[in-house]
Amino acid sequence: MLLYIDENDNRPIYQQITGQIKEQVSCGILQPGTELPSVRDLAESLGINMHTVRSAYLRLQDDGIIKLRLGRRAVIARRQLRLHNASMEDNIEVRLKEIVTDALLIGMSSEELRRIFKKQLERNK
Amino acid sequence: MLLYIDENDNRPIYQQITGQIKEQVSCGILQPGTELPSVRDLAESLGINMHTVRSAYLRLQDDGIIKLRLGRRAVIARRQLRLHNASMEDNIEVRLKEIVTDALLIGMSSEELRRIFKKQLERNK
Amino acid sequence: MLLYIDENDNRPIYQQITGQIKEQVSCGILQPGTELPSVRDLAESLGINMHTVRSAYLRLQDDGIIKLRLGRRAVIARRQLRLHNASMEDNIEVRLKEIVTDALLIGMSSEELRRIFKKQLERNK
Amino acid sequence: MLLYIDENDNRPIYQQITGQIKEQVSCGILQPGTELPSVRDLAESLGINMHTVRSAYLRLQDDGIIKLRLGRRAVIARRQLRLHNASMEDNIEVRLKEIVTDALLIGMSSEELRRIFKKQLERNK
DNA sequence: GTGGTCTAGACCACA
DNA sequence: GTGGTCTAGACCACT
Repeated sequence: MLLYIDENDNRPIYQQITGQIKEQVSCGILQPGTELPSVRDLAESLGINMHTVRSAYLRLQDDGIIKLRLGRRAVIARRQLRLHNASMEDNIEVRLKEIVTDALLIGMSSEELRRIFKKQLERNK
Repeated sequence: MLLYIDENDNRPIYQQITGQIKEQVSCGILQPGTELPSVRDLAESLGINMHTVRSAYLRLQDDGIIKLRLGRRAVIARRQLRLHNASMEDNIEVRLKEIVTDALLIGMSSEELRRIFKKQLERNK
Repeated sequence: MLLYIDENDNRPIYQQITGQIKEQVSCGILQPGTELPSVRDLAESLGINMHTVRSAYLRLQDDGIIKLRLGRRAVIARRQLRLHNASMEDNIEVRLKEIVTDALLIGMSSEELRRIFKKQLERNK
Repeated sequence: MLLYIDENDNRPIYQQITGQIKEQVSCGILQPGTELPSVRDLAESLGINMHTVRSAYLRLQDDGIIKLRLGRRAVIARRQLRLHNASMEDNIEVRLKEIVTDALLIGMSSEELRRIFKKQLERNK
């Protein structure tokens, strides 16, 4: 289980954790049934508070990525292809729109942006 | 000047405003020199607090999108192709990575995601 | 906004809060758009910690009952008839099965149970 | 003796066990005097910890459902119609209220809910 | 030992 | 003022 906190990343710590775990689930590094470290262990190894890790785990549970059960370790949930509804799709589109605009405004070329997008897309599965 | 607040958009209000203005600048609807509404007017027409609009304008100024001068209306700045440095590029890549992961995890197909990306890319410039 | 903590209730405090708010939403006392008390105010008036109230609000947000937005009060969400899927229906059935069994095992008659059920059903809307 | 653990059931494991046994007692599948599997055997066949099974048995004993004796197998107790007091009735009502509210909030119709309730009621006794 | 709940207090970001 | 994040530490319930 390879996780890290990037001090230069502006996002909250819990979001860095959920992001990395989602990524590893998405590209198959973490398979359904795999146990995650306990909140205490992960907190200690990352040098952060237990509750911050728990906050990350809670959100992953809300997103259906992991299963939490009292007294047991958190485990990666079996992938259930949740049908994405219109509001989820809108959310993706809005975020994508903003990032494309930002990239172009700082002078990034369409080709460069396209390359980065393709790279991320191919990394997953 | 067409701006709106989307209550279903989870992003902070100031970010919805900066996002829409950046978008209109990026795709040419707002040209350099164009005056923006006064803080007071925009706040009133959107039904939000003046501080929120002020905050949005300040951020746009920080990003070099608009120019603010005491006693004058905000105006769209001359588009200056700022060379994007490595850290900016990293930021774009990190955000893009997260969106791609989220999209795939909710079951969106690569084709669908590619289509949305292309659509956003073509809308600009 | 009438809420209370029942010391004799075994359920966690946050669940008593979510339960009461859900109930008031369900029977129309709380209408969409209504503002909830701030986490600090509600915590103080209930004599509990801010974080406990926040925990309740977070779960209500997850269930789509309220909308949380940074810097703004929590508000009752506009009711969107979320289609209940099979797993939600299973959840209701499992809980109902358990309670029926418990009631009969403590010697409650079917008629009495039916009466209580009917009473609760009629209370809502 | 048919028992199973449902990974999708969010309730604690001990509660799934007590629930299923109570249910079988309630509808007559398990008659007074019937022996339950040993703690060790049941734990092994369900793939769970012995402590968990032990915990379930202890609770069933507390509820007067089974009798435990050192060195002997647990047996189903003689069904004694314990008079239910007001606090027990309150407990049933509170739980029923919460289920009804949750069901209506996820958009389940009164008819559907009534059907499920009736189904559970008829299954017992 | 593991997650779940609660308290307490600090500081930040947004309106 | 209002919600959001993080830390810290206590105690409980379950495995």
